[in-house]
Amino acid sequence: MTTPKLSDQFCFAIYSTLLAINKSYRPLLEKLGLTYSQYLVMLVLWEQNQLTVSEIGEKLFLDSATLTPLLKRMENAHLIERNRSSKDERHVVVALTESGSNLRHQAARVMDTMVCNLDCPIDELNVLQTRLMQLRNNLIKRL
Amino acid sequence: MTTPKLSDQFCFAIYSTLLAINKSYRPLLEKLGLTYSQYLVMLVLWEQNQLTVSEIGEKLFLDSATLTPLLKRMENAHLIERNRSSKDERHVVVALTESGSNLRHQAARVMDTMVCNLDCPIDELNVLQTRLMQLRNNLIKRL
DNA sequence: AACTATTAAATCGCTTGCTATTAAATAGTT
DNA sequence: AACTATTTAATAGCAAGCGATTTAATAGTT
Repeated sequence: MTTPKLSDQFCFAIYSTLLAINKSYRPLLEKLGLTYSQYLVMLVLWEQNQLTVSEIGEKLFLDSATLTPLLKRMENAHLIERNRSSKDERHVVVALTESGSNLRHQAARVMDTMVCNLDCPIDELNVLQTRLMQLRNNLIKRL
Repeated sequence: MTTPKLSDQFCFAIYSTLLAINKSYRPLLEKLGLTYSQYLVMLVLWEQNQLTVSEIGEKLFLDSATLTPLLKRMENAHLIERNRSSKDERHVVVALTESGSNLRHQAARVMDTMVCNLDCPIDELNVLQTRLMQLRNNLIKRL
């Protein structure tokens, strides 16, 4: 009866693309012992070591309910350390371990492979990325 | 040391946009007693009733490990019925119930709200959608 | 007919992500 | 100083999503 509305098709395009992205990343990251979410945390920490849980959450749009168990798994895997801040004991500071820091070199190959798998000119990816971030911010504004 | 690569930023843009989409859909769909994934199943069934689990899976890029428990929850909520096909007992045919079918009218309002929340010209959404589907297909091709 | 291969769905064990709530520490106020 | 409000993590309980495996039905082969 009703024609499927564009928003649904658009949102589904994002949904299904992310499923494919995850499937594409999985075998690459498995070799590093990382999931995609954990990889995102590593990217953040490689850029700036020593961040609190909520600072990581702001960058990744996740909250402690998601991050705490995820970070504990990463701690168990000796990728990071978690320590209460002495200045403010409410904060937990997350820091890379030696091996977590070293993993950075192997990660470069993952990025290259993904660029290859996406098979899309960099310029276009740039444009898409900008548009997506705009949409993301629009949605967040209205929450 | 290494500069953060574009592909990661691009994939993260998709990832974080989907998080926002889910957060935006949640309160709207809650009123209909649906999650976003369940809503996608409903969209598929509203378009064509009576599909097997694997047919739904092909359309949504999901497999039975994800769909079976999801469909069971929808069955418990009396949105759908699941029945083994008599022609081939390996197939489970999923069909809308009366109330599942009727939910379609309320869903129209959800779509309108999402279009509003995205706050983006239709043309641009169209372009984005096409590009995303291309990328998705590229990734799937290389799996 | 019997045996093997394939197919469809379900199941197991795991990680992610969410809402709602709780616990503990700090900030702000009277 | 005592009391309240706010902030930060952590926790509980739930729904997805996935890889790997299992079960049952059908197809194909000898």
